[in-house]
Amino acid sequence: EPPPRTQESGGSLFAPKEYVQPTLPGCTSDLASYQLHNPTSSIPQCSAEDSAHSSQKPIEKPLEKRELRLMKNREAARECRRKKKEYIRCLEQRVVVLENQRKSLMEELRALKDIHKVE
DNA sequence: CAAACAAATCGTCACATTGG
DNA sequence: CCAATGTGACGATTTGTTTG
Repeated sequence: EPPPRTQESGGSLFAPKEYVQPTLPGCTSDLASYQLHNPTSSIPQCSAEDSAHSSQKPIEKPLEKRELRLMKNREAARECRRKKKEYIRCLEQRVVVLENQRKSLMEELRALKDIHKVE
């Protein structure tokens, strides 16, 4: 029997609260905005049986319930990973933007210093 | 080429977080 | 509360890369 796994104690890996400044096009600091744009993307999945005999209700309990949970969790995990990837992509994009910003500010600073020198 | 290794992806579990 | 949902960790599987 495997030892019980413990959850990481800290807050969620993504969307740290502190310091989210420059808004990149298509990238928001808001985690919610990483949501899929079409919420209708929920795949009907294998609904072969529920239309076949929807007359039964309490009978489809123990196994069906578990399968449903597993299916939903599978989907949730996919979505979670997708969001995480997107979040990282945006962070990387932000790095590029900030790096460029830094370069041009350095450039500007250098120019201003030069002006001061000749005076 | 295939075998070996590394990286990416996936499903599941356990726990955390959220919404009713 | 607690049921539903989100997410980190883990192991298994798949996919890509290197090496003899």
